[in-house]
Amino acid sequence: MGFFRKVYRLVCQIPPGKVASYGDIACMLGQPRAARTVGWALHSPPAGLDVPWHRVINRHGRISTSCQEHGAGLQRALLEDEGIRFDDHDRVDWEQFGWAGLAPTEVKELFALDE
DNA sequence: ACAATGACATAAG
DNA sequence: GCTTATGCCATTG
Repeated sequence: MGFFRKVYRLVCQIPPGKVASYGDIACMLGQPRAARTVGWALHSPPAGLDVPWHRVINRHGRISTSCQEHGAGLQRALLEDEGIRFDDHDRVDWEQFGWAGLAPTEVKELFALDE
């Protein structure tokens, strides 16, 4: 379960008012192709952890959640509550709200003590 | 170890 | 721009 943990920890580093894509998260973890796994990790109930899963969206800047009942609308509401605005196409302005991510050194330090 | 799964990503129609 | 098909990868049964 190392990957999930990495995902959670990295997602927790996303500052309020910013959003990141599954692909970017996966890339920072060293698995550029593991975007699906990242999404799955967030969908998984991280009981006990306060993970801002709503700050993670797809590359198009849209809500990808298949299960809308779970929180497609909720996610949009949460993001708007953090100051993120959606355009007419329900898309997020990546240039403005996109999270630059952590520097490789930061990532290394972040997981240095972790297995 | 194999098959199935999933909140993605990209290419093609 | 939207829908469909294929690839990818870690986790789970």
